[in-house]
Amino acid sequence: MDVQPYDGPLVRRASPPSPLERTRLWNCPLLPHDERDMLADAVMPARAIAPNTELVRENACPDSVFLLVDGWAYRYATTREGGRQISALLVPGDICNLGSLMMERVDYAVRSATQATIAKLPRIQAQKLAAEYCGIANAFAWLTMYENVMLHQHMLSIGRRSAKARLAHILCELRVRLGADGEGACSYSFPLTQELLGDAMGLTSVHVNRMMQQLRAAGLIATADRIMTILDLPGLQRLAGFDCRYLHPEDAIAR
Amino acid sequence: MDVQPYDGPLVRRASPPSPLERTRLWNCPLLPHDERDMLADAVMPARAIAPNTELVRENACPDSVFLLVDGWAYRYATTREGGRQISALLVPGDICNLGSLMMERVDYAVRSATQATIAKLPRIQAQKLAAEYCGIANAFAWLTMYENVMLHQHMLSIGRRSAKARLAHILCELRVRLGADGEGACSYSFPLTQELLGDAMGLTSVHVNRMMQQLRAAGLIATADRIMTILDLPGLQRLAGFDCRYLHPEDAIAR
DNA sequence: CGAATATTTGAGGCCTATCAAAGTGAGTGG
DNA sequence: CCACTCACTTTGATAGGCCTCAAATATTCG
Repeated sequence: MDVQPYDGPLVRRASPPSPLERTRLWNCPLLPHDERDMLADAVMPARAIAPNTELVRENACPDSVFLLVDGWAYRYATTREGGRQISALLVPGDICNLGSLMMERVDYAVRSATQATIAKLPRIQAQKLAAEYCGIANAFAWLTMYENVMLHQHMLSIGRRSAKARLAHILCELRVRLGADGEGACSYSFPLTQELLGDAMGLTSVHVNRMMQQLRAAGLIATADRIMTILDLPGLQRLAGFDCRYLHPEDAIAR
Repeated sequence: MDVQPYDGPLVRRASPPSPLERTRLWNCPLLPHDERDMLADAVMPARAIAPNTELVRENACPDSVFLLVDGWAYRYATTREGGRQISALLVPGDICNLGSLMMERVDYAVRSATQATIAKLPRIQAQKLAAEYCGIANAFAWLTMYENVMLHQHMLSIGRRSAKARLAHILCELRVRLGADGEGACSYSFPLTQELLGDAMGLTSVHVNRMMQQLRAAGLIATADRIMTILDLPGLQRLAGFDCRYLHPEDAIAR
């Protein structure tokens, strides 16, 4: 993930940059800059997290919202029989448990997939700010609606796409979310195990492995050293039925 | 659906009651009564809708949010190949397209399943109110988070539950959402076709039919005249792995 | 009553799961 | 630097859940 050079007006805080800047929230058009900065001030300093640590337990009542500054994580729920469904893969800039902002109990858990760095936004403070500043409250609503869009698409994949298309779709999505743009071949860091991928797509790891081999054999992707490279983006997108528009709600904010 | 007798303080509007009263929004603890009433005033009178009419087209830009006052509807998305995934079944009191409040384009469609009555909340007005009154903005955020919870659970079903458990789960959920409470046997109006059910659960209608027969054969449910009756609620819930807590975020609002 | 829609039944096959084991690679400690 | 372990990937064989296609039956509605 490259950080875009900052060429806007100078912000009032000098250093270090708030973890909030890495977040979609930072660019929410509904959030005036002064309110944004107040929110940024409420964010605690980021700290490092080991891989595979549980940030939020299922049915727990976390007193903070976690911002994923670096590394990968995922949100999941489990059935009583032990089946695990990952509802969202989280990459740098994502918010782990937005629901904790207003729900006492969240019905999902959050876990780091890699070493990660996390910043906390204490719930009480966020709520206070949202109660006083409409821009902040609207920004939270907007962020949650964005998450809903992602959940819709994810559900469409799980419910109605073949395993191969599902895999292709998630790879296309991650390319965009990680900012690995470019028309031709492109690659991005990809630290997920095939078991995690399977849990994200409602498949077994064995089947993920086989589908991945098919994508490789078709010359669509290549993997090496935890790097995913997309060799044939149009082909992969065609196979996936991928339409990137759902990932760009910023372009489409209703005013 | 029975309407609960109203025994709270008198509202200032005399008649008719606002469609908003049927909505979860009405009881949102974050929404002060005066702001709530302003929102209610912005709602247009309800009007009747024929079955199977498209309220929101996929990728469209509706200028209103639709409140489902009566009847059933559903939200869905389609793959390029024509597969349809219903992401949410909508019953009286639900909001059809909350995302339209802030997203110019929504990536799903909404369609009525039965004859329905719908009230419109013009987007512009809702946005103006949300920009001025924090309670309203927070209420929208809260509603969206509630939808988020529902989507998570639905995805868990589709991804990780067997067809039979999926069906059982959705029947348990609808019982609660329709207010068909009671410990023992209970029944509720159930106008959905098996094809719709299949699209909601990522199954074919044929398989829904077969699973439904198994539930009937096991003495768990009975159907007649578009009425669903649950004969053995504990048994159905056990089969489904159903835990109703996710449906009651009101009890668990973070303050 | 007739047409359209929805449910039910049957046969056959594919996609994905399951179970098990071998291969690979990274990290650890001697 | 080399065994050793652990986690992950890969491979194979088999089974089963769910789909597909097709047709018969039941139900709704004009």
